[in-house]
Amino acid sequence: MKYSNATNYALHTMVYLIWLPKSSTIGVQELAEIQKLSPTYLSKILTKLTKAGLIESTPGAKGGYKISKSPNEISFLDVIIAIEGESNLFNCSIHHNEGCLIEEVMRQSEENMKAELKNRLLVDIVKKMEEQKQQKANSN
Amino acid sequence: MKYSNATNYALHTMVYLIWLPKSSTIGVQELAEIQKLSPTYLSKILTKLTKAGLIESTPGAKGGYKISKSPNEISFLDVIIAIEGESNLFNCSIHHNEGCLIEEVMRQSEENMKAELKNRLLVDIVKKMEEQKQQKANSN
DNA sequence: TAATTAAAGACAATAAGAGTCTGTAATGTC
DNA sequence: GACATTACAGACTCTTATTGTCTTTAATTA
Ligand code: SF4
Ligand code: SF4
Repeated sequence: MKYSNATNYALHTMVYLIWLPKSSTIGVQELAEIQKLSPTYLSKILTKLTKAGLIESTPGAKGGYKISKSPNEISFLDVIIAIEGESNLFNCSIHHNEGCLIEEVMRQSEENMKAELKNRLLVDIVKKMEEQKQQKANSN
Repeated sequence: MKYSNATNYALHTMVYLIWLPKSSTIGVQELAEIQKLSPTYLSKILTKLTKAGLIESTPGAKGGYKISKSPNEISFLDVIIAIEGESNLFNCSIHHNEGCLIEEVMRQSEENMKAELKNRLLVDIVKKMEEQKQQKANSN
């Protein structure tokens, strides 16, 4: 059981997009260069993020991607659900019992993870990165 | 990202083994019958549980499996790690940064899930199942 | 109109999971 | 000791999901 690589790429891309000046857009080829991966593959990931409403895309010349909603509303969980989907981690399709005790534990533990992911905003990562950069600059 | 079916089978098997009278052993063919799956496949899962030290196996006639340590020491997390391994859910092999902020969030959220899984004991599931059975019997 | 860019979908390659089969080693029974 | 029983190991196949590429289409700007 692992997160897909796509989730990793998506998180990095989202952090980068939030870090960008709000009005500017950026194309997939440039984003792919930064992360050193194929533009066509990244394109699929970006399409998922677009459909989830996390970013906006404009086709055509001078088009590209940018953050859609306010960065204060975008959590880690939003990105992960956009990529991984929202089905449960534990598969109970075998013989579903009402109020099964095993399922309850698995579901609860998953909720604990998701609660943390929902609390953490991507924009806080960007802010902290800026702070680190600032401190480094000051210490010179 | 999903738990493997093997984890589901392992949890059910462990609950059953804990529910059994402590001294008795049970063979893989019988366990497989209960869960309606192939004995050879279940055997692989049981071997993993054995190597993790959760159950004991004795080969030969009248052999089989039984719980090894005290049920009070067996958590959901123990079973899950025995099957899924203990590597992290989030894959940072791409370009590992020291003290990366993204990784920290992913790691922390995973810890939250595992903390819950570590707190929950399989034996409590068995106890609650017995209670439910008791209540049902009383209401008749 | 022409250039640019995202989106869609078909397709191939890879990896992981699920499951089967066969043979071997250990243990108890006679 | 011979035999039946059982766990264990490993090779093997099948299926599924992920990863990634390629081609075509649609929208937008200049
Ligand atoms: S955990 Fe419970 S609900 Fe899920 S497959 Fe097992 S018995 Fe059914
Ligand atoms: S999350 Fe951080 S450590 Fe992990 S791959 Fe990205 S930059 Fe590297």
